Amino acid sequence: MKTPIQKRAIATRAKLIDAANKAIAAKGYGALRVEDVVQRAGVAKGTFFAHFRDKDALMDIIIGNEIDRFLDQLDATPPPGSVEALIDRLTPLTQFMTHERYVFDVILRHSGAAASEEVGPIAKTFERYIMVLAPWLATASFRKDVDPWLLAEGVQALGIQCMALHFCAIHKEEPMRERMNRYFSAWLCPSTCTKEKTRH
Amino acid sequence: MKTPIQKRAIATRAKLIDAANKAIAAKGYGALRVEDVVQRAGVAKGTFFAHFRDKDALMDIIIGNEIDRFLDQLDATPPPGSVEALIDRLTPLTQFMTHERYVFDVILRHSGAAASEEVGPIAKTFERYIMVLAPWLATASFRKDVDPWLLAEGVQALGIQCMALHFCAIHKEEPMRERMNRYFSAWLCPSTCTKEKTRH
DNA sequence: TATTGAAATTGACCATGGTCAATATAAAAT
DNA sequence: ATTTTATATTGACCATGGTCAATTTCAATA
Repeated sequence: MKTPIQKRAIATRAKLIDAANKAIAAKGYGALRVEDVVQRAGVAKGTFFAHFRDKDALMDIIIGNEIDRFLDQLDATPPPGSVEALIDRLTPLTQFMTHERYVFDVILRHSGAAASEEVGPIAKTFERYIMVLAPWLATASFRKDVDPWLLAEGVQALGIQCMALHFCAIHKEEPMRERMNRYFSAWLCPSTCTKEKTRH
Repeated sequence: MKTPIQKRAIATRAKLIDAANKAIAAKGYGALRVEDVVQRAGVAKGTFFAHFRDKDALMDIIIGNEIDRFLDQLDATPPPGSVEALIDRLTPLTQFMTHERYVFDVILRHSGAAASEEVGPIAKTFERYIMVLAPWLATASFRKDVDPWLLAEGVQALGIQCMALHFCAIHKEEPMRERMNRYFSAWLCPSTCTKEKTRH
């Protein structure tokens, strides 16, 4: 249901989301089963799919919510004065996004766009992320030759790459923090970074 | 079977991959069904999973193969002298990666790493991609203040972001080519890019 | 060539996401 | 109150990926 009209539908939807959150708290995101959710909520399976297009749509909502909470934190924070400080600010969100492989996959799948044409919750948080970062990056210590929006988009893209490599057997040895530092420094402060062999 | 010893096992594996390729040719990647593959190959379903951990592992192999073909092309090409030329070189691969949403998702899922600890075919092509691009980016027209390897990794990350946005309802209006140009120019030629408002 | 142990294959079976015609409930109209 | 219409819910059913004990085939060896 896109627009629940009756009160009971709203209540059912809330029950389902609540049940899902509890199931996740108990067993993690990847282990979530629709069957478990509907049982906890005390409704039939069909009801679930009357409220959410599919399981992924529920994950989109729940994870999107979670990311929004992190963005609320960031929003209430003064701009970082350095790449290091920027990484510090982003760390909680980064850790959430990588704390479970399944979560990272869901986020990636929804980051660009929802499966359909409409923009889902996670995609919206990616927009919001840009809007939070852009003003930060308009700050003195970062490069001024390109639009802060573009800078923010770059931080997003490079950050995701860092997280992806974090799951990778080949690249696991380098701590994510260092990798982010390399990437972000090169992206945000091109003039000040010195040439150094970074591997091999 | 990681290491098929008997000849028939090798033949069976080949039959399966061949059948899968035919099924894909007929209906596309996203519509591939294991049932269809084993029927075409004339084997039981269990045999499929004796040869591949899961359906995703098969897709990893087949899509990895395809990407490798594009990399072969790139390998036989002289370094691009400009961002525009770079984008031109990458276009066929970019188009393949985005020609089906499902394909892009599979690639993303395997790009960082295989689900397990071992490095899968697609992950290997991402390594190879870096090795092809790095020498290109060591060329005169691109920035020299950072390691070409890092430059290549950045092109990869930013390129993927462009593709992800290509699927996104919000960003669809801007052609991928232009977006890549913005990203790559800022990344590869920081000194020469002029500040310009790029949106809003 | 008969025996035997490992490799390969089989297919019935399971787990889980998702569908839909039928039914029940709420709210509006008479 | 009764009827009517739209909304919400139900649960049997389906589609598809994946498992595994049993069976067959291969090839090495006596």
